[in-house]
Amino acid sequence: MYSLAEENYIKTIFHLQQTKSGAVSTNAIADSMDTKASSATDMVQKLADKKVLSYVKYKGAQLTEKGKKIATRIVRKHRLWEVFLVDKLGFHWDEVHEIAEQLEHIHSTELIKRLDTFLGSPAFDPHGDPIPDEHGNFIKTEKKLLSQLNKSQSGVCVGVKESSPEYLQYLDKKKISIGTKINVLGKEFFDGSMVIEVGRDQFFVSKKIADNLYVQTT
Amino acid sequence: MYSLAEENYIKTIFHLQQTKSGAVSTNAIADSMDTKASSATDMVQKLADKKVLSYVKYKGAQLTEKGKKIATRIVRKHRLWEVFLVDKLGFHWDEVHEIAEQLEHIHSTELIKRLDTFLGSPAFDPHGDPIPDEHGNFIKTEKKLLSQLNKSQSGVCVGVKESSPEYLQYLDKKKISIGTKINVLGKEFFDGSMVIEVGRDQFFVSKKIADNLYVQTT
DNA sequence: ACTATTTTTTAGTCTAGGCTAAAAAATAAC
DNA sequence: GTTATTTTTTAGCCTAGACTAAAAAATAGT
Repeated sequence: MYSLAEENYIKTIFHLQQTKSGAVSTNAIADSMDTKASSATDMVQKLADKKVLSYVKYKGAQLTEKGKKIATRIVRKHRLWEVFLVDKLGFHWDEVHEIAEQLEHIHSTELIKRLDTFLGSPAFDPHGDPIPDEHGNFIKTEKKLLSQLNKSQSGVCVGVKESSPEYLQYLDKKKISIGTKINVLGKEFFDGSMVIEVGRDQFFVSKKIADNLYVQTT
Repeated sequence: MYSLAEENYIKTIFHLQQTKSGAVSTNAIADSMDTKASSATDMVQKLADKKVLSYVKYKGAQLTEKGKKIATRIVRKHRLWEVFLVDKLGFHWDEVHEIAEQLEHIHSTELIKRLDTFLGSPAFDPHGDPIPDEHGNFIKTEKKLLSQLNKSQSGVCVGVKESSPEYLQYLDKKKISIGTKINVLGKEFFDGSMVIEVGRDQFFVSKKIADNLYVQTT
């Protein structure tokens, strides 16, 4: 059994490994956990003793298979609970992260098995992120900003970068929500603006709009 | 916000106050928490500083109104989660305590509000214990052993004392489960055996049977 | 009422996880 | 290839919460 602090470190390292490949530095860990590098070093050394990760001084840490298994179990719990909060309790998808952050540390394999069944074994969470199965396998998807797509590419909306009420209301008005398919019909290289297709509607979006919408390309 | 340890102390003191009235001793707290009296003393002093309870050296602790409010909120959460685990996830009522013990510490008033609605604002948990409302008010019920009832008294089954598979199977066979109404038709003072009525059936139960069944009298 | 026993508190220590400041290694700059 | 700078680690300290052993208060036995 791992402590709350240990689980949070493992999860953070896992997420950092997903984006930047190779070993992750203690500074990177500390930054993304809002703590100090010295604390991260201590914990990384402790987790290395427990064979959760491999650690080379001054080089960084890398989760072992054991560590990855622990991490995916936490991610699985986090995302299943998010589905519960949104689908069953009616939370909006941008309100659930903090609560899931707590729920992901509840220890009970039976609970997760039953929760998964209760929710219909969902493959994605409300933000469009894939939910690992009980063996830790999950569909690897690429999450980009809409602004990174080019003409005639398409993606499915999976989230927003900065969620102000104004922006969310704009999306609402344009009928864009999680799961909405978006086709890029044209892109202006001068200012990065685009013409996109949503359902049967076609319209213009500024770079600012496109810079704050995450899409998933399969 | 209170730490996990603080919440557990507050909850324990609350439960001890329910049974034995008056101040509760640090030893009683330590016993029921599987810790040492010195640890309990330390924590009680800390909680007294925070005005959660009043504490007189060598005399014991008593929750203040503030403390009681905190305690009932935790109890409310615990019992709502138990209803969730049994009603929605299909756990058996004697498997849920440990999990609820973890879930009761999740912090989010919105979550509890929504969970309550989702469950249909239940008044009792799967063990027959009353669930406090959002203001901390709850129906006070008396939970006794079946063997404590006398002739022509009646109660509703709310739990078992020691739950062996054999005993649970016996109850099953006799169609006794949580919520079943039991009338005591006769009681033999010599050996404590009884004749009881369950539904339309009337039958004999030994003292041993009656000693392990909790009933609630309203 | 005085001693013996039990209960409760205090004093001092330990571990987990943080932190700051200083030292050491790695990297960058000439 | 030295020196300067940045990154990372070490050393030492702090707090929460637990523990043990000793002291102090309360209770019981005569």
